[in-house]
Amino acid sequence: MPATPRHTSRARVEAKESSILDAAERIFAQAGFDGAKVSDIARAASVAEGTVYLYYKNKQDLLAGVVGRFWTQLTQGAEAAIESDATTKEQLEQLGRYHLNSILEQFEVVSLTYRARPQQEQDLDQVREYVRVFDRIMQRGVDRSELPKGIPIGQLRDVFFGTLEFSARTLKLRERPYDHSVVTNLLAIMVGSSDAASGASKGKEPSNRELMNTLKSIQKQL
Amino acid sequence: MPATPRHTSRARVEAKESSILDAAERIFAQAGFDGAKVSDIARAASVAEGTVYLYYKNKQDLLAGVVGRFWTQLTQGAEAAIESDATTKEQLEQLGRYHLNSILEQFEVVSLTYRARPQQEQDLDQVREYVRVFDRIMQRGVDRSELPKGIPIGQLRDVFFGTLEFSARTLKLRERPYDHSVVTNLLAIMVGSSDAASGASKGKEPSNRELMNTLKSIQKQL
DNA sequence: CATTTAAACTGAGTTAAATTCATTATACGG
DNA sequence: CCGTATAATGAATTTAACTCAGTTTAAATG
Repeated sequence: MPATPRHTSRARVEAKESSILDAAERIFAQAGFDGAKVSDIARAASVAEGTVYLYYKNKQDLLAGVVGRFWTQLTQGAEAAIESDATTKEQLEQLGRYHLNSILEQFEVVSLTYRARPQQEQDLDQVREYVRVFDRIMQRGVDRSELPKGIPIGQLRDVFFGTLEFSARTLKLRERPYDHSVVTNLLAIMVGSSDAASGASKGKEPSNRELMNTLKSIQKQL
Repeated sequence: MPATPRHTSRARVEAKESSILDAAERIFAQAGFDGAKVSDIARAASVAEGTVYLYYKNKQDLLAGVVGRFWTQLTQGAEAAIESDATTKEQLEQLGRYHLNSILEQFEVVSLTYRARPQQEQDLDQVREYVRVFDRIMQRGVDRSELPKGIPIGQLRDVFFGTLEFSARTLKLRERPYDHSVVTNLLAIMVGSSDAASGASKGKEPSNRELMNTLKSIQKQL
């Protein structure tokens, strides 16, 4: 990176950096990380090959730039997609819809995330930042007593994002478009029976399993 | 691969192939795909560099070999881990425990899967084979009426494996060991309220959400 | 403006590692 | 044992990431 640009305006430098990122994203998405040549990216960005290395230490670092920007933008989009006065479940549905839609639309960039991560010990902070959107919704839900006190937010986060990511892969594999039932069903099991997940408390009260069986029998009678 | 070994015994050839795979798995797991040099792998397998290319078209293909073998072995292990006379929920718990344990123990190899997949259009069949273990358990559950007829097995498969994989990452990140509550909680929301996931049927009957709310109020009264 | 000077850029050259292939070794059928 | 097909070798080739000495650009100065 141009360490401390004193003479040139920061705007100019950032414009160039972003144009390199644009080109890199395009080429990476198209050809994959290994298939993309730095020389191609340079040409697509209308700079010399060496210039790329002024902005990014190496090809991996360039990928990290592309992927980091993507997740930062995703965070912004997610925050915009959530109505601040909605119920917790509504907010989760909004986030779920937004998330599934986004990763389907930009599937290649999401896949690139896995090429960027195992790099140098440190994960992508931008991804961690992104998942906090979920945490905030859940925490608010607890604060507003829409969710039980001991609900394991961390585990449910893995349910939420894990399910949506695997569902996205399945949809892509079968060449299907966005399917809202994925989100609906996910929320049904996650929040509809949120207590089910707080399995920490065992023994004392009737288990959730038992209650579920009760519920099942009620359902069957209908 | 040695096209059609007519003179040499197949056993000898397969022994060498497997010794190359062993070496490759070791080096890949240690250094990652990019960090691993084919020359290192060849040395670790006590063969010349060129020999590797008699068995595998290129480095990617070698990785596919390593990863493919891993998932094949995982399938065998999973089938062994499941008691054929257990209930569906018990079987799912057995598979969940086995799966989470395995991917935690061999986390590096699992990660390598993502480097192998987006290769040449075709996914790893061995992975697809593996997930069928889940499908069979679920289908049997439906056949035995332990699960409702219209239960969306495909979607629940993504819930199951997506959640477990993301949970494994979280545990690794925090340097935590296997945590059975992950499996317990997952099953609680998946099977404990399995009907919840069959969201296909909407409108006609009282929604699962409503039933869950009923359940919640019952719980609160306790 | 002309001049200075430091940042920004360039692309030919260097380097490292994957892949190839001419050559050599091995093992088996006759 | 010999001839031959298969297997193995590793030096040579190729490719693409990365470097760096030299060039261009543009801001500050007088």
